[in-house]
Amino acid sequence: MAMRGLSLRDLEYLVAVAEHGHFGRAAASCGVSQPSLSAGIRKVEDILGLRVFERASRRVLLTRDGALAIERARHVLAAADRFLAPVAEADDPLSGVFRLGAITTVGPYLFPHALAPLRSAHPRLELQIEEGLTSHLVARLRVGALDAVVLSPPLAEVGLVIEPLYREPFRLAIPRGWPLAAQETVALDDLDMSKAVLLEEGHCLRDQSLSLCAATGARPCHTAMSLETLKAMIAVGEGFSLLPASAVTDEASHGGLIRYRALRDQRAHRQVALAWRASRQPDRDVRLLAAVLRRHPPPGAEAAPDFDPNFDNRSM
Amino acid sequence: MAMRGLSLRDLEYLVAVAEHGHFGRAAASCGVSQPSLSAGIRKVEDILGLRVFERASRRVLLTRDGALAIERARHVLAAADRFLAPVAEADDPLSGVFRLGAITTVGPYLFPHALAPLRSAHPRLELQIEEGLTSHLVARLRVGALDAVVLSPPLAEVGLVIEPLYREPFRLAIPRGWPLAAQETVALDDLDMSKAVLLEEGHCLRDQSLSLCAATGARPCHTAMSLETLKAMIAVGEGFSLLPASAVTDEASHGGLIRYRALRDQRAHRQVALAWRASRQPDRDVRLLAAVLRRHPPPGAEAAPDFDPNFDNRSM
DNA sequence: TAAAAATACTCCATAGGTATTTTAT
DNA sequence: ATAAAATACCTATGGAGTATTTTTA
Repeated sequence: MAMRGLSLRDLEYLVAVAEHGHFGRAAASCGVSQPSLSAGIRKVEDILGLRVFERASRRVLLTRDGALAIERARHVLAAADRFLAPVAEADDPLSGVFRLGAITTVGPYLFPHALAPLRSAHPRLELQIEEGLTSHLVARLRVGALDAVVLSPPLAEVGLVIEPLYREPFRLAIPRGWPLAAQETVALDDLDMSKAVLLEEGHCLRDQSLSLCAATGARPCHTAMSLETLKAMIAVGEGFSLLPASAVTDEASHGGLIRYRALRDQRAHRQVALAWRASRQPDRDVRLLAAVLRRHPPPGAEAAPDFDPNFDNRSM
Repeated sequence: MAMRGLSLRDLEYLVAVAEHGHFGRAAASCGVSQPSLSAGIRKVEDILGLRVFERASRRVLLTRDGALAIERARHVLAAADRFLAPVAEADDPLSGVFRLGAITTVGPYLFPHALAPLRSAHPRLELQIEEGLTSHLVARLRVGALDAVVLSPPLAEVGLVIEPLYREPFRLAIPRGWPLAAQETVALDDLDMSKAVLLEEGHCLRDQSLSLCAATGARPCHTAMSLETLKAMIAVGEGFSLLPASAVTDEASHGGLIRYRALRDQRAHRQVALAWRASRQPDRDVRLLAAVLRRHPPPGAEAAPDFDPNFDNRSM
């Protein structure tokens, strides 16, 4: 409905007169002059199309309609007070629902370790976790369906803040009995990518593996939908792959058919970072979340150097 | 609380942006330009001291605090809508509580007859009746404790509207067996006021009786607190009195000890009228009440001539 | 005469407009 | 290049002031 110039101040005038039964004293209580208050009352009466006060001799009375109007005006003012009341829970900005995305090659390995510390650091936080491909998660982030996303750079997106969480080396996962499995450590150049099993198109881990081994022009033919499927394929000898350290399991698992080997090349690692919209202001909550995650990297990963919360890496 | 210049318009802007997710379309829906709306949003955010909207790329998102603010803003606007909603019950202005005063010499004789017609004419009317002396009732009327008073002129009060209801003749009530009781009609001049029983000081009926019989200088010695007490005193032969026709009962009552006689003098009557504050605006309800009462005078009384509802006899 | 609200007027703060710039896609 | 919000700047409404009048007890 059109508010027809009705102002909250006018309603304050109204209830003030009702309370004091006197225009002059009501004006004083509102800190305005009597004529100003009278004008406000007149305005409201004109808007309502009825007389709220009966100006009796030396006293102000409420009309029947006026009593109802005053009651309703009080409700409006009470609602306005609640509107203006400071938002509580300022003590912990990281409370309530927080929608966090994570790429599928991170989520299952990060959260089992990070959830407990998160819960103890921010007991009132209610995490809603969504897994998916980077492109999907970033799209959801942009439209506001997610508050932040755990992903792995590089990320060619503007308008996002990206804060490093941790760095984890890749390990070679290779079927037991393959020649390379005999070595303590392996060089990337020794890998024949035509024997590799990779994740499907769209997983950044696939791209990272491919770029690390770009030297060999050969292309792999086997793909898997998830890291766990991929490990199962390695176990049955379909090929080898590069796994992030957090995804490495005990060699006894998978029937002891997989061997994990360190890679000699320093480039053989990935960065894991938290991304959110640069337009998110204030972003103390996301930064608090990032801080907790950075302090609790999954096993095998190294925490990223501590981060200056005042630094805005919008340019990334 | 000080409303710090917060306007209902601003809140409309706020929820419009929340609903449209777009400043431009929100502005259009509010019928203002986009910069004007932006300024309003900015103002509210400054007042609240927090960011309500996240201006993301090509879309507007709600911040966490903003979601709460929007919810509260909706409450304020809903309350404001209710405030601006026309007062219902406009069909019958004479509904709800109406505080009606009546002098003690009228109330008990008028209302038994008038209540039923009043109820059928205005079913939703809730009459609160208060009886007392004219002076007391008028004082209550002036301070707003009563909405109207049924009384008997003359009334030397300014600022009151007085509308005639009916006119009722006085009757002589005299103990059976007294000489005057033998006459069909009686002349005022034949009354010896030293033999009269009157109401106590303050009852207008007492004054009216005295002024009608002022010719005789003698003063009565017996007084009664109510007309019914007075009749009982007449029945036991304490004296005679003038009674308004509506207070006359069947001669068989009071053990048949009272005789009622008409008075020859044309002045021997009283006017009954309804009075209310001239400042009462609108006064359709009181005038409606007066109309019903005028159409249903108590037995023995004659309705006052019909009244022009547009006539304001403020000067009375 | 005193008290209280209404009226008359003046002023300026600001809500609103248009034109333009900035920013991100 | 386009879309969208922010900024700059101008205008005019109306909210608030002071001074005065009207009304009534």
